[in-house]
Amino acid sequence: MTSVHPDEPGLSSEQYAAIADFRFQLRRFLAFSESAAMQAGLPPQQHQALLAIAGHRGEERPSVGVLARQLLIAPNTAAELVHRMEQGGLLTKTASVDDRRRTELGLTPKAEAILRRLTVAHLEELRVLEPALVRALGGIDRAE
Amino acid sequence: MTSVHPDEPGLSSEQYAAIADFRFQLRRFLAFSESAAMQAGLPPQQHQALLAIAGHRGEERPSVGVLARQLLIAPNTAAELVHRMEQGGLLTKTASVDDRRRTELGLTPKAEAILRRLTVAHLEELRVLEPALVRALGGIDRAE
DNA sequence: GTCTATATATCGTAATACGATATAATAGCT
DNA sequence: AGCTATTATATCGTATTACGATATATAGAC
Repeated sequence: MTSVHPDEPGLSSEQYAAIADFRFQLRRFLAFSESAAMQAGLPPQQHQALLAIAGHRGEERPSVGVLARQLLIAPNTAAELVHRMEQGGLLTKTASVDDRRRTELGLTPKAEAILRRLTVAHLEELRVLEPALVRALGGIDRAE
Repeated sequence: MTSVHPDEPGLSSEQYAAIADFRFQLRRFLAFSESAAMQAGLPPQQHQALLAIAGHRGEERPSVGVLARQLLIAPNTAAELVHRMEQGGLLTKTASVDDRRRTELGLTPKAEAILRRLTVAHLEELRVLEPALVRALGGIDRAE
């Protein structure tokens, strides 16, 4: 009887290398992004928050909870992040009219300017890194 | 005279949304990976270290410095990581014969078993997430 | 109106990456 | 060979931030 979870799925060292390559390309992009954010004066997570808010689709402005779900962080962590960003003059917090528990978030002009510059830089860098990323991703399938 | 760094490169909200989407897909994959590693009893970075070592191409076994370059972390951080992993029974450290400054790294059987299971899970998950990832990446170009 | 669920906030804690620094080994130069 | 600069790894103190536990306010169900 063959186990459903065999001990030796038979992974080749080529497969490990392909996946490691993919993660390396991912890290390259993320390292670029973090470095760009820091140079712009933002902790990387604050940059992601700005992007998530600016990129939010829908009529209403995103709330703290929406941001948490977008960033895949706990709600309390999002509340702390938002607080730091408000102190830094990046976000405005306004209590929602229809549900006063919710806090609606908006970018300040300062934040918009920073995000715009960062996004331009990211689009340029993605033009460079995207091919390697896609190639590495495909390499995983090819190694199977 | 047109500035080389215009204040308004004219980024549409659709572009922000496309890039935010891409980052969200990236986070989904990374969150899966971190969660899988933790369930296997490993801090995520230790999983990445195992993968980098197992996926290392070349005759010689990777050193602490090679690992640092692969993980894009500072050499001293890699030394600390390696130390923790050795304590955890995941890595063997052996001084290189030709250059006794270098420490060559190898996986213990325990580490190999954990990495094998994690890699199988990742290959499965990538089959699910890859299409969304590639689509999101392409969406950035399409939004330009 | 009471009870439960949801949204946000606060506080203490833990994990880890880094800078600064130290030590050991090698390489290069003369 | 001897001296100096460079490279590889290690140690220690610090800072950042995400989380769990918990608290408060508001909303919704009945």
